[in-house]
Amino acid sequence: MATSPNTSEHILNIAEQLFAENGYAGTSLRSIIKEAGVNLSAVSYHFGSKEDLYMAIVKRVAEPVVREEKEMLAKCRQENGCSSVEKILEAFLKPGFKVVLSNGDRSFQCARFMGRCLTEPDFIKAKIEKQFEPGVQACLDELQKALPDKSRNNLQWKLDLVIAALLKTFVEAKKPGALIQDNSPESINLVVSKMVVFFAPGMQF
Amino acid sequence: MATSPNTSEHILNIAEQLFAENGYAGTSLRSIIKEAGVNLSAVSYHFGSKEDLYMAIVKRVAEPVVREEKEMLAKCRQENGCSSVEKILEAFLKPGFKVVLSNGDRSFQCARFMGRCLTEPDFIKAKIEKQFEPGVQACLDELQKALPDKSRNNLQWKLDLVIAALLKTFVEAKKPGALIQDNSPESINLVVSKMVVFFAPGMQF
DNA sequence: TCGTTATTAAAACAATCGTTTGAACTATTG
DNA sequence: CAATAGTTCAAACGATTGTTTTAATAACGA
Repeated sequence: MATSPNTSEHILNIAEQLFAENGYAGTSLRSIIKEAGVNLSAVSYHFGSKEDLYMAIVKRVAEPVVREEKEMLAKCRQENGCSSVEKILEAFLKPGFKVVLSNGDRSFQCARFMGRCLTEPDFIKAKIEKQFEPGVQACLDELQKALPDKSRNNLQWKLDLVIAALLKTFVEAKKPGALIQDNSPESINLVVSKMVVFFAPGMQF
Repeated sequence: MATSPNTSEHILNIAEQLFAENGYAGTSLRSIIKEAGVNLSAVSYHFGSKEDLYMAIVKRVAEPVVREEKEMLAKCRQENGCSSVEKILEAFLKPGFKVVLSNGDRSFQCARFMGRCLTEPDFIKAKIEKQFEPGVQACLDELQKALPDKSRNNLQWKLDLVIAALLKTFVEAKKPGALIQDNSPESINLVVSKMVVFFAPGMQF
């Protein structure tokens, strides 16, 4: 409430928090506008429908994440003719942590939102996945080059497991025992390297 | 509807399917009783509340899974004095697949339910986790013996990632490109061994 | 200042939510 | 057969849902 001078961003922030905690169906518009201290019509006026509001939050985080994923994967490729699996995983995993955890006080609610949004019911999950897909495809392309003897299907389910673990890490952020405890750059680098070391061997078994 | 002679089991089966698709908050009791062709009061009569119904489904799948997890982990320990990480992972992962996929026509809806139930909002996830916890703790104990130089915390977050990947595999069951495509014992063994090979190296890095 | 647009406010919409009630029906037991 | 317990039924409870409508206020360029 200290931040967010304009109504629409304020709604986005509060809604992100509640959606992160209770999911799409478990969060009512009235609980959002009550917490945000705005009128119910503000949601329809600024966003349209409940689903539009939800997707606006998704896009706000997905766009910079995907942009940076593609950027880092491209850089990773042009530096080395053929990138190592470790470098590819790092280029794919780090943008999520960097973008999500660069939101100050909102960092961890943003992490939980992103972690939970991909486990929403299918009708909305399909729209969510479309927002993140370009980054996933770019990563798959790089992995295919680094591991040409592996089938696309093989790389696909392996990367799916990595993503599932990544999102679990987001959901658990800052909870006792979780990997993510703070959003400093050093901490991010440490967590990313841990996950890379954890997954890289299995990717190329 | 061919199966389930008694009302209460029929409700459990239909509810499991709808909860698996739309989550707890996204599934109304009226959609359940409409699909099941029973009266609304049947839910209150047989189960109490919506939450009680949900937890009844959780327990129906969690109990045999946890029982078999503990059984296989115990057997795995007494056979070898100190089990290998591979054996432990297999003993932990296989029960889930075996129990969930032994439900005939309901196998894949049961898999999706179990995969999605642990990503429900916190107030109900806490109760769900309590049902599965004994199996997780038993696995952690075995891993600790096999890897005495690793801290409990280290094993904890690694196993968390494995579980996240396991549940993702459940949710995606039978969808195109997914690891799980049928519920034959051979297929289960294959999938489990794939996951063991994928995760075992990272566990002991 | 006026007129226009952008934004917020209050109220109502029909629909659906989980839960409860009390009567009706069925099965079981003595 | 009579009586009790087990189960199902339609109906209603008050509360809450997302969305829409209409009016009031604020902001801004002419």
